[in-house]
Amino acid sequence: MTRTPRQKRALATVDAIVEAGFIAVATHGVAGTTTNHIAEIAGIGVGSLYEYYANKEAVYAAMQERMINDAVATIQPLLNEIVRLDIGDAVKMLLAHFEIFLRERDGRYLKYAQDSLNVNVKLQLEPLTKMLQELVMRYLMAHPAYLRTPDIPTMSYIMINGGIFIVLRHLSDPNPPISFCQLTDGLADMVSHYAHNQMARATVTGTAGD
Amino acid sequence: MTRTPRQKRALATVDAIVEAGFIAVATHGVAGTTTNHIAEIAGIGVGSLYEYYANKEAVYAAMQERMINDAVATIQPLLNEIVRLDIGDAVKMLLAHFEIFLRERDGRYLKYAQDSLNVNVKLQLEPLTKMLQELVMRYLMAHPAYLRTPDIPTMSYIMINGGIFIVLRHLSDPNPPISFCQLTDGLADMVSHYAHNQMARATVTGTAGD
Amino acid sequence: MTRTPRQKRALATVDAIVEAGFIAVATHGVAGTTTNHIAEIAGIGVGSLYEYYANKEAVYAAMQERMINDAVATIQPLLNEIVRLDIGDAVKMLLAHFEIFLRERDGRYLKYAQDSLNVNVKLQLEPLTKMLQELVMRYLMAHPAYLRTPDIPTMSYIMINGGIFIVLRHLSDPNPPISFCQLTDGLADMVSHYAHNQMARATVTGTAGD
Amino acid sequence: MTRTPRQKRALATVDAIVEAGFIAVATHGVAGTTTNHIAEIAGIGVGSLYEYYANKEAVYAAMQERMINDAVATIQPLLNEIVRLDIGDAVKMLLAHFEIFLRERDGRYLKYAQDSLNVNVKLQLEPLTKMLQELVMRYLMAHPAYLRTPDIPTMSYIMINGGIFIVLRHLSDPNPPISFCQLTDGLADMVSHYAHNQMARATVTGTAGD
DNA sequence: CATGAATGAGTATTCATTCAT
DNA sequence: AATGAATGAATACTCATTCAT
Repeated sequence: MTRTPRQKRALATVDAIVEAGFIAVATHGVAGTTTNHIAEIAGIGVGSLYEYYANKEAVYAAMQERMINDAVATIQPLLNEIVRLDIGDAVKMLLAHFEIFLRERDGRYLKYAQDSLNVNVKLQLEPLTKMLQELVMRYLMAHPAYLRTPDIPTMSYIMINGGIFIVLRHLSDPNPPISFCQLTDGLADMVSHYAHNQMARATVTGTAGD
Repeated sequence: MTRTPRQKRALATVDAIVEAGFIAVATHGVAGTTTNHIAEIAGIGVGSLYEYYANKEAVYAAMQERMINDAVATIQPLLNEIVRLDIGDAVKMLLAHFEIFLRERDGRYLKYAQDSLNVNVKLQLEPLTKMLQELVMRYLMAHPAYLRTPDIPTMSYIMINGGIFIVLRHLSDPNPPISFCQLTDGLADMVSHYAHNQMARATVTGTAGD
Repeated sequence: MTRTPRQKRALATVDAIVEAGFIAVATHGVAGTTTNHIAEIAGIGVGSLYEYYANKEAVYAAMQERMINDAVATIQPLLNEIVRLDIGDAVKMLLAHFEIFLRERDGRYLKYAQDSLNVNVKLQLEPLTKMLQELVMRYLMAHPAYLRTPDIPTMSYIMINGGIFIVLRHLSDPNPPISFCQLTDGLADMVSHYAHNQMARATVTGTAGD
Repeated sequence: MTRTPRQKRALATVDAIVEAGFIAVATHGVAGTTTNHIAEIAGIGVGSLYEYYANKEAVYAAMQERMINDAVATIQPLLNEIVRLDIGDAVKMLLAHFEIFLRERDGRYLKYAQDSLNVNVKLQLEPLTKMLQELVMRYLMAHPAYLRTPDIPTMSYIMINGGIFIVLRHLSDPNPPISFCQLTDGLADMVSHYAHNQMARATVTGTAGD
């Protein structure tokens, strides 16, 4: 009956379950993870797991939420700084911290993200996406010149999604043909050149047109 | 003992199993697909399935191989034409055919790709990757100006992987914020501007610097 | 250790648990009732339930006892009146009050009786049976003519058990082929005719034979 | 996927499961019986049970059907004879064979009937009830004098249901206050006297009225 | 070669009962 | 006394795999 935890002990348990979920998934994969695994790792009985989560799905949902929120919490404090950077450096900084986030605590999130961020994702990336859109907005405010870039929503979509998946793909490749540094530099390059190019063209066009 | 099929009938059965696999996955999803489903759709007994494949994994592996090979077979004939195109149009043509490929035969491959192309995929993308690298090579031969682009391997990696995952992600989003056309145009734009920009810079730098 | 409650509060709790048991069973059925349900309805913690009852069985036993005692308490006051009635009316009155008893307080007892009065019941019908036997005795004292009926114990057994089960069966039939009134009239008829017939025969036989 | 059995082996298994069901229930009671118990007794794996029955409920349903059909098959051949008997003897014969039926093969059906013939029976007594109604009809044809009995449906209901439950109750009482013989004689007596009495009265009334 | 009935280890989930607070 | 969080044995059901026919 999915109890709403009120005591500290209970809250600690709820937390331990989610943590155990990440460890279990990192160990056995999403498909190989059982509620008993999770409970054992959390150091509780299976029954206790069901005191706080209606079913396995609910545990995964909580893990998702935790991961996304944690990602947001990791990136959010950087926004002010990123906004001030040159666009290439902004991309690099973002990706670098995304990598750190995925690798921290023994890659606790990495495996879960790889297994559960299927392309047919039900994953509520919303908070993360929202924050990244906010970043784009703020960046545009700070660098109004880029506002002339055509079809900003599309470019945001490509950059955000492409960025997330390429980084995940790279991190899961045991023997990647390029280094992570090359990857981020490449992405940063591509983005900054595109932006500058567009801006330049927009200026020219704008001048010519007026 | 997984027999190596030599007779036509056996070959037909092997084929039917893989086909049935795609249909089963499209119908029930990867998690919901059982060997009995596959055998039934293939019109054979479960026992027969195990005559040709050691286990379920082997069937999925065969499906993967089939899908990749089919993708290669779909794209390969286009290479001569693509090579001759402007870089933006080349990207658009490639992505357009990739979409067609994923949607053909009632999206036969789409569901499987979405469910199994996890980021931590063991997926043997090799043949596809190889072909796409060949494409890049040939394209560079046909358009030597682009050879000046710095770090071509990285850009290939980004474009190939980013392209595949972004398209899959877009196709699996029931309510995408941008159209597929916007997506391909955006990617093509980004790539072509980057290339031209780099080329221009390389030319300038080369001329000026030396 | 199932404590013997001596304090008012404890007595009230013991009572609340039994009451809650009936409500829980009426709501979820015997199979669907859990000790947590009962405790929650009783407004206490599960732990407290176990302070007063050794286990779930004990709660059900207490419910049984309560129900039987309540049935006795309901019928007992009527005995004086019933004893004075014609035998047919006596049966009707008894059955009518039995129905009322089962339906009262939203059929509080009905569901429990239907679910737990299996035929292989360990149910302590004793007090009820005893009272009904007392009724038969007193009725016979008040109407000595019936004393000539042969095998009174058997007829009591049939009437008492048959009456209880037929009424329960009828009340649990959502679409009974006959009305409750028809049922009681029929039973009353059968009993009274049998009794009169026997009495008459006994008289004749007695007179003629002696 | 609840296979429809076509092979003899399969049919034998289907049968063994139902048989095992009765044994398991006789041993552990309905509540204490598990699908693993049944499978073990049937000498098969649990999985096989689920090849033929969608779930535990389905097994119980099959047992019910089997028991009812068997009861009908036991009584049916006696109808011709019963119809010719005096009403008291008819009742006695019916009850005697009902007892035999419940006791046969080590009381194979008895425990199941006691546990599952809850008063809130979902039990499909239909075929049995139908047959007994047929018996009543045929009996009335053979003994038209009884046709004058008022409210025949009610009396049938009382006799049929009362008979079934009283016999079950008696058989489940480890220490019954009266013998089975006394019970049947008592019931037969009651029924026959009622019938004769009614008939007599009906005749008188009929005569008087005309 | 083909079959499909049989298998049983494995999984999610429940719930009576306990015990630290 | 009272509590309710924790427990874990127990249960229904699934499905990849085998093997007798």
